[in-house]
Amino acid sequence: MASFIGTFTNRIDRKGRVSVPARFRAALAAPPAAGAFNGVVVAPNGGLGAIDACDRQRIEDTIDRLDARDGLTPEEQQAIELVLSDSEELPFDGEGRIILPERFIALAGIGDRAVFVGIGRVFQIWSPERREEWQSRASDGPFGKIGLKDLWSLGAGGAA
Amino acid sequence: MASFIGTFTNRIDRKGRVSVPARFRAALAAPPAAGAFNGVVVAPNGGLGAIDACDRQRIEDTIDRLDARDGLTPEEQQAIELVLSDSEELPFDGEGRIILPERFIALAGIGDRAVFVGIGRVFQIWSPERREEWQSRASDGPFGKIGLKDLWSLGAGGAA
DNA sequence: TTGACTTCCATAAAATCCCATGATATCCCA
DNA sequence: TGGGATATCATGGGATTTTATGGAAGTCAA
Repeated sequence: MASFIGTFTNRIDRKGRVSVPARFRAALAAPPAAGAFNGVVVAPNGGLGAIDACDRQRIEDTIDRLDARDGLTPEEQQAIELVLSDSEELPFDGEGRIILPERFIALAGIGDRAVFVGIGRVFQIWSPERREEWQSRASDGPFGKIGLKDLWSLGAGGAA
Repeated sequence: MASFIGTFTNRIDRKGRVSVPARFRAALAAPPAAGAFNGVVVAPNGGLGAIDACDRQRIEDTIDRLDARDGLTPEEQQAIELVLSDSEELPFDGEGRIILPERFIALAGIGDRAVFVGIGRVFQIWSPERREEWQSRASDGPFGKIGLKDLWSLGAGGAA
């Protein structure tokens, strides 16, 4: 399954195109299967003022669960439908770039630079300013100073 | 299997024609196999005041299940038959447009614009006003603010 | 013929493809 | 291990194709 870590900043050209970091593209593992969608799926993250993104397969899996109901309450089904309807497929051009629709640009307050932030199964796209702000704020939080060796102690009763 | 995500608004011309979004058309994967129906199947969604739509293949699969009974109660079989009887096949013209029958226009309160909303295996057709209303109402619900990365935690014992 | 559909053609805007280039990063081999 | 040869990446611009949309012409039935 695709996973994303690290932060990369790329430039948005005057036609609105941005390169998705090569690492992320590789993680997407786009199979050149004929007919398969080659690109990413994005959704607004209103709370953060940023853009969430993942690979098409993750959406496909969600749709399968939705189609089978799979233990979902009607409220949850509706929530999923709402997310799907608010998402958008952004195909890669030959160079691995996407073009961010205007509404996403506006939501995220993006200018001519986009910050790609890998956070596991999904990655996010931020404006540089907002990302910096968010990051410094998060560093001040209770878990703001943990490191790689502390990861395993988190959760499931682990000590802080 | 065909899947639909995203929201697209298209104009209805004076002859009643609307373009089905190209993405959706591609998802339908209409095989130019001779004799195969090239278009979409629509059904009224009375509860929402909108139109449900899917590809012909999904109907075909449903008919197969109905034909085999496939664990369906008599009531469920009847319900399926009812939906089938109320559905309609809308063929594409050369440019990928369909013509919405009057009863659907009326049901959905559609004027000169139609909103195509992908929600997984099916998509819906709304009037812009109703869609907006519905969306803002849904966003206020208990799961109204979830995003892409939350999808996985829903259902089957996942935490809210 | 009238009216309801279809098929066919036209167009502007937008999206996509294709090629080029400098800067890194990677590889390879003595 | 050094460093030149090679490949990859981010970026840019122009040419081409697709899309959504509109209207005209053609078809068919009553």
